Amino acid sequence: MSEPFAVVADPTRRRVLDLLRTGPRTVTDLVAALGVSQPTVSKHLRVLREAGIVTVRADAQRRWYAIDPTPLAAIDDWLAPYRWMWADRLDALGHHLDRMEDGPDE
Amino acid sequence: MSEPFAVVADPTRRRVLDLLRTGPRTVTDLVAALGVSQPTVSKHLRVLREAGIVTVRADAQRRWYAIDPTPLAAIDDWLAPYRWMWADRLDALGHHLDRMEDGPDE
DNA sequence: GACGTATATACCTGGAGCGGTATGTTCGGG
DNA sequence: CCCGAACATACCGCTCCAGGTATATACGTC
Repeated sequence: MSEPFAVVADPTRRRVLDLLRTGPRTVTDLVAALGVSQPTVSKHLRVLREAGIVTVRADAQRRWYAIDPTPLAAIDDWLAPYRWMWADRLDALGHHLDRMEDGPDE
Repeated sequence: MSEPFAVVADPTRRRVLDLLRTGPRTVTDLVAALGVSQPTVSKHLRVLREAGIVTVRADAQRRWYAIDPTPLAAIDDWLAPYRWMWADRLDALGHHLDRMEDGPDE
């Protein structure tokens, strides 16, 4: 289970997760949606699976992949201390806009 | 300004940002804190700078690096749709614990 | 049991990136 | 004006990784 950061750093894997957000999908389905080769998709799914971000359910030959967002919380946790920083910036912007509304060209 | 995801994927760069969170620092300071070579730190700072995540202020030979967390919002934005997913899981856990408290062995 | 479907794995290749050493550049101090 | 401190850049070597093609494996169907 490698670093969630490195796993999500890849754009294709983010696209996979975005697709899975609407519900479980098979590999063939993902291949069609992504426009890359089937082995490439399988390897990305392997990485996601070993990171614990997706789970598999076997159904005959088909494998239904689904999201388990739990490991993504690690990213969120790391991001947390920074969130209030740009929140403050947005607050400052908001106050600035408030002042603008009070009198843009005073 | 490359992808914030790829920039933050590197552990050393995350350590740099964590160090800068307490306030601006010079390159030499970061080198001592990180335990890697000075050129390596300079290159990481370059990546962070080109991504817009840090800013520099020149002071004679010294360069004071500071955080600009704005680009990190992109990561937060991507993460947003997933956040409620594990929040739901936590809610479910909470409700489960509530039921446990009501009567664990009812 | 032969065949097609669905998926995984093995192997290869090109490119990107991190780390280091060596060197340039800028600036202040004596 | 020379020297050292602070930082950036050039270059190199190594590893990792994403993508592909070829192939193995499992399963349902007929």
